[in-house]
Amino acid sequence: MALEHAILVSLLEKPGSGYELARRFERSIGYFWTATHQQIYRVLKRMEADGRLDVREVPQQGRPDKKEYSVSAHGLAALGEWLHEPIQPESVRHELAVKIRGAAFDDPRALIGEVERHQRMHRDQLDHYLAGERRDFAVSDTRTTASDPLTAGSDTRTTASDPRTSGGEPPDAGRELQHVVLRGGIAYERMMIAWLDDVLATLRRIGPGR
Amino acid sequence: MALEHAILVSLLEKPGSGYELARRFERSIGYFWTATHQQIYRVLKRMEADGRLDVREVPQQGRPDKKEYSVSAHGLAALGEWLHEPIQPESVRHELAVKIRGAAFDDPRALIGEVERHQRMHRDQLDHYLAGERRDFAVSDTRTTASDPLTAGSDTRTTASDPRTSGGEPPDAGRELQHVVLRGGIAYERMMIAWLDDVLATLRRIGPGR
DNA sequence: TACTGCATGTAAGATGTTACATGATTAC
DNA sequence: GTAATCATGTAACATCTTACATGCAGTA
Repeated sequence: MALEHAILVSLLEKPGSGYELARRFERSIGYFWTATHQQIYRVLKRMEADGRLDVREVPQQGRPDKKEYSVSAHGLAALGEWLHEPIQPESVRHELAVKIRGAAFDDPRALIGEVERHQRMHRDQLDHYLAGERRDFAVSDTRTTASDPLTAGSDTRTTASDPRTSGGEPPDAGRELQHVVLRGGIAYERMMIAWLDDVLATLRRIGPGR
Repeated sequence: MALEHAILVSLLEKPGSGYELARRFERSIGYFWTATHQQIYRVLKRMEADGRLDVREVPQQGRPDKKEYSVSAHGLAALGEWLHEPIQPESVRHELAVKIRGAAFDDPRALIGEVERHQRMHRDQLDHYLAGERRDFAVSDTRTTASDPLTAGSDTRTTASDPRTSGGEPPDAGRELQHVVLRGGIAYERMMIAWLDDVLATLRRIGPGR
């Protein structure tokens, strides 16, 4: 169960209420782990009962009171343990790939519109990631991040100076790690856009099917 | 519920028993949709009850009898309908990304071994895909398939002549589609290997954490 | 004799999805 | 007044995971 751990990471980055967490799972951490508010509330309750989280009732004016959750010492220890466990391979769910193979038994051309729609969504997501990268990590705009994923990791990037970092210290580890995860998202979207070009070319090349 | 549809596609490609399907879900179709034998048996039973599948009891000598499932006319129609529905965005589950962000609250260097292990798994998977591509699609071996994912889809590939195709007909749509899905797998593995290089460089660059 | 492969299942529990429910405030 | 945002939840259902269960045949 990694939802627990995703919540721990998010609350360590910044404490917050269930509602706030649900919003973060629509962006940021949600790019790599999805959860609905129902799941989040259920798990928060269990984690509090297990002593992994501390709660603080925050009265608010003009809006309902909220319960602000933060990670307890026990929760931090649990995260540390989890980090040292090997990850078992994730279950793959690539519905579009299944559909593409299924299209052989229908009209393959009927899929073209759907594939184009997906490509647009991936382009939008890529733009969103790139905007976030410019905003939060101040990289120069054109192709700073791995134009070719095969050469990603070369250290020609311009990292913003971290406001939380003082003096000659190395830049904050948390920011660096958030950035490398974001670069993964960017590489993924670029790969998908290119592959969907390939898919479209293939769908257009082959006939109208059986 | 796309497990049903993955099963329909697999049984259309070739009829088989629950056991055989479970084996296919460990390779081939399983690269894009995972399922255990328990799930498969449960869904096969439901699909048979719904009239989407036909069953044939096949007596065997030396091993238990099996139920060979094949797709009924109704099942084929159901697949066709599904193909015309838009896909809603899949829920993302990228545990390694969560761990990488979590590493900021522990010793980031402790993750290096795990990331290296993942990179080895992705390299193995890539080799496996490439071997399958050479075997089933007879592409020449070095970098035929999208050395740079951004240029994937260029039609410089050498496709094997399909034994099922006769005369001047275009190559079989099913094979073409299986190939483009495989190319997607290859592009994905290459992207991951490159990104994990980036992750490793980042983990090594930043300090031993808090 | 023990292990692996073939072949099919049940059962319990965890997790995920969808719908419903409440109630206050602020913006249009 | 209507909708959106903030904030928290329950209930029912679907699905997935893990463990357990059976039994025969072939191989080491």
